[in-house]
Amino acid sequence: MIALVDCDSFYASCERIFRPDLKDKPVIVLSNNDGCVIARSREAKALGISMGVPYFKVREVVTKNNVAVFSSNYALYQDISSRALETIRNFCPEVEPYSIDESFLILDSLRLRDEAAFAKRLRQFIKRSVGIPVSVGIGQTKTLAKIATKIAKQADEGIYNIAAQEDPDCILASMAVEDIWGIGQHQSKKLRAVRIRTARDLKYAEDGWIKKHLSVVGLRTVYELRGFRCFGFKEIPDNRKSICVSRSLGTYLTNYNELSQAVAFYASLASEKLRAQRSLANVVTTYISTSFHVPDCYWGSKRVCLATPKNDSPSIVRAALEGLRLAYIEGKKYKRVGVLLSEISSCKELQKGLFCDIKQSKKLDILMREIDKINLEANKPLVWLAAGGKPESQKWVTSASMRSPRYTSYWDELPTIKV
DNA sequence: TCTGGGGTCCTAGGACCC
DNA sequence: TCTGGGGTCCTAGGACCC
Repeated sequence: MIALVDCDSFYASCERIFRPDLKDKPVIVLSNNDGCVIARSREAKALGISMGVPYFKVREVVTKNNVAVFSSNYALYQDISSRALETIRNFCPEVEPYSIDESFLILDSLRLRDEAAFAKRLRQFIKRSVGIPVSVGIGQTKTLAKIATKIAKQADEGIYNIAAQEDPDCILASMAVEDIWGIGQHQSKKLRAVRIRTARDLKYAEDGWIKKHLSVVGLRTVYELRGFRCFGFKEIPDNRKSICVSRSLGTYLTNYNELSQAVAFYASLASEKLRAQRSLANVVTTYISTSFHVPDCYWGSKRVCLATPKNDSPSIVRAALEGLRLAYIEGKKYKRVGVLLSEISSCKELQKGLFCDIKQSKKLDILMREIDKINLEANKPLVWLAAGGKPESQKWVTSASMRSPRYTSYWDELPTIKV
């Protein structure tokens, strides 16, 4: 059996840990640049604030109902996520972290007599030790566990085992086809056109038709609904095959020099992520675009291949700036920039190029490692490339005016407690 | 005025080869 | 009028996820 542990309104719940006064109050968390709503507490959902809605569209509802608003605080959420995962691992040896707020557990080896009782204990323990509420869904496959979790979220006890039901088909019949994991807007439209409207309909759909219209991906979902495991299980996630750092800019940029600072800054962040997973990239792609929400949006991207795979900031930044030079068109008001690293390989697999200066590259390696160490220990960039500009001149940095303190990862942001 | 960010996998189609 | 067949590799784009 597979269980899915899913944190309830994760980001909002993280904010509540340190703000107990917000218990039972509406809370929302905004995306980067305070653009969209990306997390809502149950109370905020009840006010009709939908997922992904631009903040400015709900400002009135927010003010009227005294909704607590937070800019996103990823340092905090990541830390809470790690604590929750650690707790889960104490309960079950086979755990696959799926996203920042979800983990799959294989329960088979635990030989449980009562899976629901196990889920209940786990749920209570996470709430007590980490401070966040979770829901647990149980089923024979990941897809069924996902469905069970959706039902668990509605249930008071926050637990649901679809495999323990007398008539699971009856449950599937109550689940709309677009609510199934892996069936998005596009596919559900196709399915509805041929009267496949519920998870039950999909379970008994004809294999040939599904393969033809939804590809093997859709067919796997159908098999999972039938109880056959088609999606693998990974306890240790693979290294990323691509690494992307992209941002909406806090302000419009037309000036090439300012734009190049932003590109250099984000390219440098991307190379840091690359080094963190001990990898090298062969291709650097730079993206720039004007606002998506005005007519004649310009979107330019250029790929630059490196002579040999690299992960040091100077090389990555240099390539990203070369991409920018090729993608840049004068006179446009740019609102987004991004740097994508691809064709990623492990440091171990590096083949030295014919003209590669090994001594020089080793020196650079040590330098990068030291810089990363300093920045990691300080938990903020203390050392960075001049090409990224000085912090005080980075007017393009995204705004996060309502960010809560990073309680668990910055000593100087711990609240003062008067005794 | 203000509209997120970071991933994965699959397919179709073109280029190229023998 | 009829214009091979089968394979690989690469890329762009679509669809999906949280």
